[in-house]
Amino acid sequence: MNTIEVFLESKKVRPTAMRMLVYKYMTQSNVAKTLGDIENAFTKADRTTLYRTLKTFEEKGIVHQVDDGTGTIKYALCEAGCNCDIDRDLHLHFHCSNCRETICLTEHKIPQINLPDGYVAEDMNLVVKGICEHCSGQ
Amino acid sequence: MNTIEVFLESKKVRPTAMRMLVYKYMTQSNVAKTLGDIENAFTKADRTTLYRTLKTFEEKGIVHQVDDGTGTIKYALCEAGCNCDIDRDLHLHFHCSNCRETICLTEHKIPQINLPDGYVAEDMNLVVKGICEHCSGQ
DNA sequence: CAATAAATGCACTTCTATTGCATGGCTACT
DNA sequence: AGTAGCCATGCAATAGAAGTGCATTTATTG
Repeated sequence: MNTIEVFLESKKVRPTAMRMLVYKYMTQSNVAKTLGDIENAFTKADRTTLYRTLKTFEEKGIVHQVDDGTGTIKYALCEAGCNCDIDRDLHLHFHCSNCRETICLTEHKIPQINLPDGYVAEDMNLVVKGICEHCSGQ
Repeated sequence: MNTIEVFLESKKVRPTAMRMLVYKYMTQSNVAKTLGDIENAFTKADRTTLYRTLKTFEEKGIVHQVDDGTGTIKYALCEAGCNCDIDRDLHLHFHCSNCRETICLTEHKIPQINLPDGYVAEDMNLVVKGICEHCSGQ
């Protein structure tokens, strides 16, 4: 039993070979991935399987969706202990317009927002676009 | 010369009949509209024309895109004097998960965000999801 | 081992965004 | 006014991603 297997089981996800590979792939960078990215990384696997794997991961709190405004949904690992809880877990995402990658800035929580009366917040998404550390240092 | 015509010309957009209608339509609510919404409002117009009208408006600073996470792009009028300037013009958007409408909260600017060294911000997008004033008051 | 449930793979559909090309109308210039 | 050329419009087709239905394989449980 390797650690990935143990982890997936702790999340109530049956640790199939494919799921372990996808999870491992996600851990290898903090860059959010599209379904297409993952598809390219695992050419032997079917798109639908990967699609449903990500949906399952999302339901079980293993990954969260990132909508960075490019029009295609990306996925990134949740932090340890994350419940995607408003006020606590929501971090911001940075989209680099040069390398087109989207990075989770998990240390940077979304600041408190005051809404007008009558509005109830349940979730929020903050994406900052610009030039990332790597691309600006050139 | 009506005011819409004058306005469009001031933005260097030739005021065609179609463009004036679309602009007028946009002024009638502060709810962001998808291309599909506009298409339904003007059944006689071609989808492509509306699409390109919005693109033109966007380029000329008349509307801005709103990405509320529903997967379809929406458009909303820029405020008067808006340059979509970071630090000044960026307001937040509220997406109601009940009525599924997205509202520009133009009075609510996005708070100052601190980024790690090396990151340069050029634009940002903040969407709060939840229940809007109208839907929560029921 | 049989029965059942879950995961996978394939094909297809849907929805939106986007582009190419032909046509029509307006503008500007002579 | 006549004409060339640009810009706007409309139609048709494509692209790209998300999502669904169904058959098949794999795994689990008794």
